[in-house]
Amino acid sequence: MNISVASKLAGLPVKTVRYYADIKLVEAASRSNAGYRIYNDVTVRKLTFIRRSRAFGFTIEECRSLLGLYQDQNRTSAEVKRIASKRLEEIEVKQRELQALRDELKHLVTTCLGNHRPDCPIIDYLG
Amino acid sequence: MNISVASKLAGLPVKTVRYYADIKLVEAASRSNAGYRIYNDVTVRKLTFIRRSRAFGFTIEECRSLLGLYQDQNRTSAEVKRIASKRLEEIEVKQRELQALRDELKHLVTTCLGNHRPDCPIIDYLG
DNA sequence: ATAATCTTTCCAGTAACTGGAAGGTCAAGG
DNA sequence: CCTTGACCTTCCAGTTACTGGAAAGATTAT
Repeated sequence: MNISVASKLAGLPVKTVRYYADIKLVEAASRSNAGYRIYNDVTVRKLTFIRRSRAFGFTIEECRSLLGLYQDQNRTSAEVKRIASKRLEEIEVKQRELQALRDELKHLVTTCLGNHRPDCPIIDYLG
Repeated sequence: MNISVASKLAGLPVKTVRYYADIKLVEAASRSNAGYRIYNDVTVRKLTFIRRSRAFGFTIEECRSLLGLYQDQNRTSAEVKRIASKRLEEIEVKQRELQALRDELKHLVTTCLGNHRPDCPIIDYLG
């Protein structure tokens, strides 16, 4: 199947699928005589795997590792768990940062009258 | 004062201060005979304002707008509030995304045994 | 045959810096 | 006076993960 069909099945833009081939993350199964990339079930599954991994916020390099483990019959779940736990910790750190940020900004926005006058607690806080 | 002194006072890396000058966000007050950037209280205050704004996650262009309002005696707090509210909404959207992501990933990580065997709910979920 | 819709490669741009190279400047010590 | 080290300058490249677009070839439909 051509790249547009594969990309639809995987749920990724054509450009992205081509990009993943460029960086050797998921290469096409083969090429047609005209040089068109040809995908099959296996490569589409890999692309789908990458899309789901990316949705969790794993970096491309982490996706590369995960995909390697996905295809490795001798993997250990410990290795997978290590990568996932790292990502989980990052998410939780980010959540704490965002929570503090939100509380502060929410307070300022609530306090600001938002009228035609120049007085503003937000500006006061930043300046 | 030289760029290194100003950057310390503002709490920003020298490289970043130079970058802000390049993009005309905060330019040096003047230049020495030798071409060194010279900063003063006013420019340091602007740099500090930008650092605090960036800490809230405002984009450079938003910071540019906020800095403009900061210096505008005829600003309305409504305009400031509009920008801040937009950022607040973005943060809250991001928080909801992260929460959903965390819950799902947490569940998978908790379920994964993390041992020497290949069976893994994380891989199962992604594949 | 021709037009529309693919496909290819390659180049550039995004956001907001950051690192590094090559070279000029300045203050202090010998 | 000279040198050393710590400044400073500009310019170029790299980061992340794509995305847009141009030029040109291939395929499909009418």
